[in-house]
Amino acid sequence: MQRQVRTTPRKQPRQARSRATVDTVLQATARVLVKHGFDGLTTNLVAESAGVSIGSLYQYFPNKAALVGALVEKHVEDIASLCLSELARVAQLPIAQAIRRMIELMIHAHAVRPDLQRVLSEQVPRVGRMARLGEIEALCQRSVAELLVARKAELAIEDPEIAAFVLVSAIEAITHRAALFSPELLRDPRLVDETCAMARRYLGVADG
Amino acid sequence: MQRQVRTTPRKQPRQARSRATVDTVLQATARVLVKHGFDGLTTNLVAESAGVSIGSLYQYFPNKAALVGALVEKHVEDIASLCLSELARVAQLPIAQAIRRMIELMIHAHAVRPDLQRVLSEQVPRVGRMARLGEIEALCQRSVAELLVARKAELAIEDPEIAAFVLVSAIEAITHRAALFSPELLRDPRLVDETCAMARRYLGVADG
Amino acid sequence: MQRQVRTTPRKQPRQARSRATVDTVLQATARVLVKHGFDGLTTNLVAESAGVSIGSLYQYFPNKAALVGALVEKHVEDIASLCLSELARVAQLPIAQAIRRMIELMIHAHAVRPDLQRVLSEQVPRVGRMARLGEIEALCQRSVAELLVARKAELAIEDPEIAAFVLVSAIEAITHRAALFSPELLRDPRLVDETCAMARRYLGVADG
Amino acid sequence: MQRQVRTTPRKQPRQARSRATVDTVLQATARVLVKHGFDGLTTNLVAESAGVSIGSLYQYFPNKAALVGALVEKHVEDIASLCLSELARVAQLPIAQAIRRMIELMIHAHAVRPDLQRVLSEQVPRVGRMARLGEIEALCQRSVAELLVARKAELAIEDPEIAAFVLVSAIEAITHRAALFSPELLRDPRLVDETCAMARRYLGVADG
DNA sequence: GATGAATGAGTCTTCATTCAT
DNA sequence: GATGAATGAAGACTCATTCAT
Repeated sequence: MQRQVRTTPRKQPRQARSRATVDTVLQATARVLVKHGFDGLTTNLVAESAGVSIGSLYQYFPNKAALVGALVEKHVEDIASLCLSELARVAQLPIAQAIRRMIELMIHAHAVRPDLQRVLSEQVPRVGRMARLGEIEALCQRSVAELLVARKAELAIEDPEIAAFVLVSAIEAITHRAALFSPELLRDPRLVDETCAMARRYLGVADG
Repeated sequence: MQRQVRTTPRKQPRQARSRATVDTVLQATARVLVKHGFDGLTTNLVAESAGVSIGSLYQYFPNKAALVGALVEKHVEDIASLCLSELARVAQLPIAQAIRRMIELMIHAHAVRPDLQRVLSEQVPRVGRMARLGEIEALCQRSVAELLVARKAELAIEDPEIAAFVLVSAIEAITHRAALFSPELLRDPRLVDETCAMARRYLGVADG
Repeated sequence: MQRQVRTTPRKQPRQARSRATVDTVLQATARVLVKHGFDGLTTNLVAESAGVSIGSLYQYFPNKAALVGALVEKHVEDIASLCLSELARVAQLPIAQAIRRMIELMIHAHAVRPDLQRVLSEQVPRVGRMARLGEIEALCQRSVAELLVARKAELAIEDPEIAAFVLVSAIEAITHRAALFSPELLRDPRLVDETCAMARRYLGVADG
Repeated sequence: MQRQVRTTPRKQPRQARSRATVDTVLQATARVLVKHGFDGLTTNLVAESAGVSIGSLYQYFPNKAALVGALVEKHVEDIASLCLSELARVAQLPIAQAIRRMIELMIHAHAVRPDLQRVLSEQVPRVGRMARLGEIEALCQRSVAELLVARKAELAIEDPEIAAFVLVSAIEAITHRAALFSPELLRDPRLVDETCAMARRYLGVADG
């Protein structure tokens, strides 16, 4: 596919100043990405937009892919850890409530900066972070599957593995497509309600 | 975002010879896209892979965007017309059967050339001609919504509009993610079964 | 300077039809030159504008330089022969009248299609016709010098050679620059009057 | 005619190093222009001839037109300021002397770098930045006209505007054509003498 | 560490010209 | 002779990346 090069950050910033620079650069990357798209993003533009010399940028990111990659990774991991921790937190709740909490989390998470969301999710494949993304999604799916297994007695499904796949896919897609095609839907309570209804009915859970 | 340029084909091939060239070039475009990804696609590479001079390529496609655009258009319209015609064909069937037919169609459609499918939907920027992808999706969703409205009496949903959004998103994501992360799932009958179950239960339709 | 290639027409058209094609093409060349400038002129554009296939164009002109060259040459030679014959015709007139006749000729000749005039005269050097142009101008200057020599007794000049140079240069520049910078001047009788005054006084000839 | 693009320099060189680069590049542009003509000038050739990478060239000149434009501008402004300042300086002199000073200036100015002079005035299309040539000429003509108006009492002309046009055109053409067709004439005192005679007699001024 | 000038491989694209039909 | 599809050398220009200061 693409000739792969190292896309991991070159070194960990030790000092506060360095960490600040990295942040500034990542924010500029996000800004440029939203404004100019992936193809319009140049390292020089990012550096300029960050108010940092191009040399400094390369001090922290070995190449363009690493730059965008770091942004993607951060974003994806933020959301994933959000999901995983919430998943742990709702494990003991009545299932209908657990479902609602998870779906609300997903949708609200995507309601923040939907423009960035969008450009990021569209460009992941191009910066070669699919593998990492797959791992993270697998992790989430795994956790959901475990939860389904644990509560199998209460559910009307046969194969928790595939059910988890279906659920995670559906919920993720609903949030993504909403962010992509009609961001205002993200704030419409009916979207949450309908998504919950879908999940509940699929799992054979009574309305909580 | 990006400054738009004409992306429509440059001239219609008149002679048989030139129609063949256009075809060859489009096939090469698909091949290169799959092999090198969108960012690795160069017009020279496509021309070479097509066994055609770069000049000939530009005789018919005014620029790179038009080249990929033509491929996208063809592909997207193939799938869309498949969906829309099947949608029309199943409109009178018992709902459970209609659902199964549509889901099977989607999944099987994605089982054909999943590699091209993937690179097209993931890497090609949604710009210019490629924005049609979104339009087409909207069209499909619209048709589904109409079908839901027409059969509302049989269904347990309140808002057909949002229900259509939920369904289309979910089904599309399930097929995409399957093609992406576990292609073998596409041939696993359980995937179809579970997806149908999800849709049926969500709509409150008895198993057909 | 420029790698020179043959710029003479490839063959003389034998049949009327061929001659017509050549004419059509030359007219199209003029049209394109005026509309798009020399840098915007392409052989394909000329062919299209002439309603002739590119292949046919190359039947008569071996390359682009020959194409524009033919136009330039024709134009220059038309004017030169106009001048030379008029020069012969006015040789016996009172000098003041002869001067006026020549100047009127030059100015009126340039009032026809000043746009073409302009683009042509600007592009001569770029199609490598300077040598030929020089010859032609030398011929005119030569004739003027002879006339000055023949009537030296009536004139207040010492060196007819240099006087011819001065006169020819001045008159030519006045017409060219008028065509170039203020074409409306070409129709202003004061321009003729003043130019005649200049020539007469320079030569020490009383107003006729 | 031609679609205009920005032809102003891209960025101001800050460090001494870059100012040197700009200079080197401009000198190379002149060299290439003289050696290969306008149509043979390529940005790569200029960069190579300057011993600078093509990237550096584009760091300072956004495109080919800007490159040549900068050279033209510099050259044209040099000559214009020369003319205008001399014009101011001779304004109070006896007219015959003023005329001689101006004509000598013109002729000597053209004797410096006649090769560059020539290629610039003959081959560089009068487009964009190059149109300034025309403006500058208009400016000179304007100044001459003012001078003629101021001293009208001493002169035998009726319309100073047109007289200025006639004079400027004639003098310019004499120098140009001399440089073009017989450079040795530029050093022949008779050329200056005859040109002065022409101007003096035309204006009705006694020999100074 | 920071800076930003310099680099040059790599792209897109044009257009004069050829030649099979 | 005419046609126009095909050719490909050539050229403008970009931008990730390096490195001297």
